[in-house]
Amino acid sequence: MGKQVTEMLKGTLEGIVLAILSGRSAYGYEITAWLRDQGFSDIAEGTVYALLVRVERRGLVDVEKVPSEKGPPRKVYSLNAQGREYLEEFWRNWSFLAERLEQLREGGN
Amino acid sequence: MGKQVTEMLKGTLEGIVLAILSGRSAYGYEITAWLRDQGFSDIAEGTVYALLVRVERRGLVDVEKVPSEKGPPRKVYSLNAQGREYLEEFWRNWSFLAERLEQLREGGN
DNA sequence: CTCAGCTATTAAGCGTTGCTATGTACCGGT
DNA sequence: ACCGGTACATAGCAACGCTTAATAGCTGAG
Repeated sequence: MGKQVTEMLKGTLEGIVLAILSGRSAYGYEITAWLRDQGFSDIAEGTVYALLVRVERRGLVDVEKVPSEKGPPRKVYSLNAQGREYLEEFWRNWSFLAERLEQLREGGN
Repeated sequence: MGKQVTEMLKGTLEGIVLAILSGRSAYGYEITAWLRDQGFSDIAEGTVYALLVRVERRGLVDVEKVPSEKGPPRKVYSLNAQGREYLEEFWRNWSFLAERLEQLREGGN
């Protein structure tokens, strides 16, 4: 996808995944597929799983193991209270960044 | 400034600096000061200088050493043709990311 | 004169992140 | 028996921003 995007995703991918989980519970494989659908064409599977492990370890999500009809059991993640707080902070920070960049884009040319 | 912002800056700070240089030439110390003015309250000096070294090594900027009235000589950077191309790519990628996030923010709640 | 403080740059070492690559495992269709 | 789709995990790598410290020139206060 290009190194630029890879670097930009650092920090924001986490927010993206948490934002997805704020709407509905989901499991890793599902999230990866959804991201690819949305145009993040080559998000690595491992990336999403590692990210989910991290947010779980930080207590931002709850996990439930659910058997699957077609494959190994799914780990279904859902955003908890702490995660929602963290997500709000993410949106605030994102807004800040997006505003600065918008200003730069307009004024810069 | 918070770890979230630190991580978000990875990849975007480079774009921010290049965007600044697309408007006018500038040197490291000046850029750092400007960023802090704009609300990036605790951007580390070392971060900006390291970034400038990187973009220079990639041939995105031209450098000119200019004596300063109050201190050691300044390294004044300006965006060259290749840098402008790279910056345009940055804006395309940024737009893509910003659009996805805006969608998530609206739909997610 | 000395020393603090502002200007200005450089560099080594660290933690976090996303990517690559690989491995495990369960299932249905051929 | 085998392959492909589903589903998760992890070790090693590269890039980035931060911390910290060093170097160096200039000015004004004491």
